[in-house]
Amino acid sequence: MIQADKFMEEKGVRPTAMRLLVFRFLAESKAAKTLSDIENTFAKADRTTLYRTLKTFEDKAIVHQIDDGTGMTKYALCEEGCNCELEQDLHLHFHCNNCKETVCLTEHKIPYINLPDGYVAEDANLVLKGICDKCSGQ
Amino acid sequence: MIQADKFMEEKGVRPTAMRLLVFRFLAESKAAKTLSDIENTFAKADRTTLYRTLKTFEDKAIVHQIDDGTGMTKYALCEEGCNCELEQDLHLHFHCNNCKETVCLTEHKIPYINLPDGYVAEDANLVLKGICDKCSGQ
DNA sequence: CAATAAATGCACTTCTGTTGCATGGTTCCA
DNA sequence: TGGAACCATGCAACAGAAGTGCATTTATTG
Repeated sequence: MIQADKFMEEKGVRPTAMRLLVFRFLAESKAAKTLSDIENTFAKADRTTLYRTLKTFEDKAIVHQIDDGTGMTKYALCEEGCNCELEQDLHLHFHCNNCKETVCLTEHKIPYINLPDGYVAEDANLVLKGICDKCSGQ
Repeated sequence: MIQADKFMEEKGVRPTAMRLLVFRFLAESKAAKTLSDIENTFAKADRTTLYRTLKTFEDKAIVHQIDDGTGMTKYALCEEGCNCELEQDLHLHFHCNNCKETVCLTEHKIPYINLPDGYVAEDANLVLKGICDKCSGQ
């Protein structure tokens, strides 16, 4: 486990108490979390603060947003060397219909798609839905 | 162009004036439309009616929903023989970052993805983002 | 220590999606 | 044909998430 406060300073984010809590919470949870998830975990914290904390993290490439189709934006820590903005780093996400959790499948990149003439792809989002390893009992 | 009212009756939907308008609007527009789009097009119509019209269409497999990551649900007519609920019919969607329109690439199916052990895919959503054929000037 | 900048907390707004309920129009059968 | 039952429509209101403005507290720096 890396030193959270040092890591954040390297990324150009002041490691306040609240930010460290949010960072550690995301680091310990394998699945992506919504703003509400975090809000419920730290009941004393204000939603706006958490909202802006996540936004700051996103700007500094500490977390990335995930749109898994549930209608709620989720956040997950960027893996080491994750370049969310680069097309070659577009990993896919898996949403479990059973436990409702969404995880990054960092090793699984989105395959190249052959588009019709005139279409230029710059970005992609692929969400697979089904049963995750925990819920399939394997 | 098919007979809209006959088509709707075959699908088990009463072809009211409003429904025909919405159907024709979707049929004439190549891109997927949001509820707000339709609301603005038919200013006299009530939002709830349009909402339920789209829901009815969806239930009867006349339209399918698209989540292109813009945060607003979009709707597009199902192609002939489109079985939105079946995995083998999962076509992908393209969202243009320039004109902001989203289109179905019906011919382009989502490729098979090799998942880690224990993961079982039941559904998938793939949205490519970039520049569409109209905007790339080709 | 003072001045400045950043982070936090509260209130409020906006937007999309959604539901309840009353009303108006169709269909269908006695 | 009359009316009961059903369906579609319209109005109002609500819920949840996202986002903004502003005042206050906390941290940083000269």
